[in-house]
Amino acid sequence: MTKNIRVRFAPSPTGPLHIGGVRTALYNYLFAKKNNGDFILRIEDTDQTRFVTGAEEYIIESLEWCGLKFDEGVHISGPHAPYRQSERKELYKEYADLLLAKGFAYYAFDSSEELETLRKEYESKKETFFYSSKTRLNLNNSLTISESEVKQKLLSGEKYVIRIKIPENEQIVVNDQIRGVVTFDSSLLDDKVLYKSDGMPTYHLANVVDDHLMEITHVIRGEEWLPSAPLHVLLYRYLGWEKEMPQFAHLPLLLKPDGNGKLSKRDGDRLGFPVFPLQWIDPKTKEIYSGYKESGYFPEAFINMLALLGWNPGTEQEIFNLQQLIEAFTIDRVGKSGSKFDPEKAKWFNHQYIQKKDNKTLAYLFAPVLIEKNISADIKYVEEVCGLMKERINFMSEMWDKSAFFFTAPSVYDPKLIKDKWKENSAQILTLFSENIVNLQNHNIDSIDAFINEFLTTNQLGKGQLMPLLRLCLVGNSTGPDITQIISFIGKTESINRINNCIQKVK
RNA sequence: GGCCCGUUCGUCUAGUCGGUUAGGACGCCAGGUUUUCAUCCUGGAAAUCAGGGGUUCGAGUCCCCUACGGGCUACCA
Repeated sequence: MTKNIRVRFAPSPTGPLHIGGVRTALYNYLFAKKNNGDFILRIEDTDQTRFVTGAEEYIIESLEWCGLKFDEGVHISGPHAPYRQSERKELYKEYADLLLAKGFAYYAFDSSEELETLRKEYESKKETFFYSSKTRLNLNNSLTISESEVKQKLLSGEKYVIRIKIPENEQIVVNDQIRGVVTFDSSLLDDKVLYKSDGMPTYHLANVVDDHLMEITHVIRGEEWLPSAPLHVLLYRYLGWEKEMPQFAHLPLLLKPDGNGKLSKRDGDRLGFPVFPLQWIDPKTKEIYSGYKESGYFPEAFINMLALLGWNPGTEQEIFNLQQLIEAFTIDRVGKSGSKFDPEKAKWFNHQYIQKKDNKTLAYLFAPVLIEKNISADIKYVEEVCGLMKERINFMSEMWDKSAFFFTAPSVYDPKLIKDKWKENSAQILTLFSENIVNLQNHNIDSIDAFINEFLTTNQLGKGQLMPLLRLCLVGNSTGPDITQIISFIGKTESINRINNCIQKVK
């Protein structure tokens, strides 16, 4: 019997989650659900100095909006609670002590200032300072001072950190699900701090301890963690957990659309697209960063777009709902190289999803806008308008601009359209038309069609002589659905009014 | 600087066992349909597979080197 698959998404609450983070969460989720496993939200808040108010709530709300449901986590608890590392604080010391006892770690008493000075010194010699096997014996730690001195320092409450004792000349192998075997030379690793002087573990210790305790089977995280993966492997080994060590998968990064480099929070508004799922207002600076939700993206479209950024199904299918993504997803189809985010394609995805929505749903989304504009309209009418207009928009926010003429007469007339289509006899044709349409009995499309054809024949006119003019009168510009369609929607009385109005204004 | 990862049309990518006219999608352009816009349909431009060496009858696919890009290099995650 194989172990139940368990994955975690483990952000630190240092700010809003950007789309790279959402994608990491998404891949974790898809992998878990594909394998009937659990998806866990753990908050990595071991650095109190970087805590940002509202960030945790933001993360939870964002993933909820995306439709990614957790099985366990800070917000819903679970068998391994608590899920916030600051609340698990006591737990980590025990493991740090265990490493100490086994001789895989040591106390270090060097102050940050002292280390900083050393770093500067090395830098001036064009070298890099490392706390490692090469330097540790010249520094202030439990390897260089006597046991009794160490005891005394600890007793007197002197600040200390606990560092891992990285072995010399060992090849550490990380077997990555995406990149294959990656080998590191331990001599190039430094003696990373595992336990900080403030009594908190660092990420390295905490994530290994928690992943083990929470029985995580697969660690799927960003590529920025690959360099510290050998350290984590070592920790599993030293803690005696190597046999149950999770599988690693390091995801490629999301790159900014212009130039190179990892996508950052400022790129979005700089380039005119959101980098955050939800709008974020910086609690300190009050700066506003736009979100996908507020920009009118459907969560399904957003998720679909994100899923295909770095992963592909190997088929030509591009439109996937969450369930289909779950079914299609496999880690081995995740690419190795970073992807640039393409705002244009993101729009296209949203367009696709608008087409799939039924008119009722769209009308429901559109209704608040109409209320705001003081328009009262029958809901059935709004539904039909939405049905007619949806193929012309990418976002619901465009609906009003493109369909206002269904609810209110145009107030401006496109000068270019007038210039191109308004002729000597235009007013005359329109007047004649409006006089005739009074007799129209039926507002269905066929009747209107028949009426128009008859009108054109009896007056020996071509379509081109009438239709563009009608469009000018009824819409105000050269966009929108079929004229017949529009007349049937707004009715003959309104059409006549608009025609007369237009003649007055244009001639 | 050191270590690690990466590199196929502008962008996302297919290509997993070496033999393809290197395929698709977005975007772009042209044509068709329509009274207009959008949709839709058809077609087009667009990758010397980063470059150079090998191995091989044959390399986008395997090996090496170089270049470029990125990540990491904190008592941050």
